[in-house]
Amino acid sequence: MPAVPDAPLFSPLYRQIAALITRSLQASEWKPGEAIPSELDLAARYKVSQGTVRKAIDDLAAGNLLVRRQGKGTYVSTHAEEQTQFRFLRLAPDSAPGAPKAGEREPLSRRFLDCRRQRAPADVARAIGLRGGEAALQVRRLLYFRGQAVVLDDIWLSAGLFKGLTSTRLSAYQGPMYGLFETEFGVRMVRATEQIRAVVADATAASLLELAPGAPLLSVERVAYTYDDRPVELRRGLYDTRTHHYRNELG
Amino acid sequence: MPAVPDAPLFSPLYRQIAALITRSLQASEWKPGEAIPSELDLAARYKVSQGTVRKAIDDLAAGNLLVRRQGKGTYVSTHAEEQTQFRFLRLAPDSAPGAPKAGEREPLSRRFLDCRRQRAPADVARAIGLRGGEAALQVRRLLYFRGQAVVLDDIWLSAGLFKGLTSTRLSAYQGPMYGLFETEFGVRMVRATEQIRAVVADATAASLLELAPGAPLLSVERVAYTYDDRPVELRRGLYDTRTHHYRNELG
DNA sequence: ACGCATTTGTTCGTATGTATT
DNA sequence: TAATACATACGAACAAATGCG
Repeated sequence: MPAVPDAPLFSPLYRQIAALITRSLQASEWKPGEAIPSELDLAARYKVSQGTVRKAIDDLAAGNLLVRRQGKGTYVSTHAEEQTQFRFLRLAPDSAPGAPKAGEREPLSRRFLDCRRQRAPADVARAIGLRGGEAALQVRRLLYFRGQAVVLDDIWLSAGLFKGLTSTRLSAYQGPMYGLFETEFGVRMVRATEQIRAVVADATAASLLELAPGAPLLSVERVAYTYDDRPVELRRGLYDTRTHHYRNELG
Repeated sequence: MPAVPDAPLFSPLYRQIAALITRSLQASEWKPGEAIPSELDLAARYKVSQGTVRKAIDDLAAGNLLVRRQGKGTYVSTHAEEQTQFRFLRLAPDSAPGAPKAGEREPLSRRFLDCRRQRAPADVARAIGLRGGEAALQVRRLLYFRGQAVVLDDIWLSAGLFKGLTSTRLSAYQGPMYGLFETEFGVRMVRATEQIRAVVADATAASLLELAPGAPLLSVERVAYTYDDRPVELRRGLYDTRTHHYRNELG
């Protein structure tokens, strides 16, 4: 009987190929938005059949690392472009008579409150794997839907990975924040987990989101991971859910 | 140029097979928890290759309609058994020193407050597709973790589909509610969507969940669908998130 | 304890269809 | 139209997991 019950002693070929492709992604051999080599090319490169490469790519596409486009090629997923926004943001406007039509997404704007080097509290440091005393960046920002502030984000990043990130630079970049991280810092967010709670607005949140202190808010605490499952961002969001809601699909 | 941009004019063979299998599931030819015929049997039945059946099953397994088990067979998904609970419930205890070990799930108990025939409000009727004036059932219940009430659910069902459902019957059934629906009423929940908001406790909720009126609560509004994407349940849950949180994974 | 049959999982190969440029 | 890329479909062989005799 093995000491570890569920330790795979080997892995099938297509998983090994998937791992090799992931390593190339991590090493930026192919950058977000670019096409990777064709299945036949990869099959030749790794000396396996096209079918095996196909299954490896299927896995990576299922994990949203790659996107297949028939007739064109297979592309590295990106947060930039991404139809001007969204991928991890699950907040949607409540359906209402005067609301946006089906399929369309509501325009979104942002305002950065500050971005400063800051000592990370112990829980934050633990969450994003900062080794003792390593510096952190704290970013605070507001998101607006139709001119109304709806989200207040408090974001923590490793200062080492995002050297030179400033409020100015954040404001200048058009498009989603994770797009900036990709193109400017080579850090790609691949997956995230969120913990959601109901809380009450403190004085700061109330004033920034223009609601009464003590009003209920959705607290969304996100840890975002990059390729090797390494946590690189902790984000604490407060969502005003009077006219919007967090949408989730259960399979 | 086609009038409808994304209308598939045909569907590949494996999708047609998947549709046929889904119809058999819907017709209860194979019941939840049971095994469906082997890939080779299905291939013979539909006069296609094993690979085509395999791809059809892959699709259905990805949608959680079926579960594959190597060496044994392919099984119809079920909410019964399901390691004594859970599948759609995303509430988890905050990790704490004295908390349950990794992998284990906290034991859960329930108490049904009532189950009565009730005229459904217009919005409820619309959500679960009740045709004008059709009768509805309203169920209210509490969920307890470690003896503490944490969830108050207000559930609406079509009375026609769940003829004979009573509080007694609900209490008598051990295991998840959707398991009862499956085995006793032949209604299988396949997927669901949830809208999450932060609200404040009214007097009723406060008293039942043992917290102060005005305390923040997570409002989770779920619409659950059966095979043909027909909505059959509307569930409004209020979650106390002082010691638990709603957990979500972003891909 | 062993081997065997069954079932899904992996891998290869080949041919053809569909989408894009 | 032609070339290229992914998508579908078939067939075959062997591996791994399971359960039974």
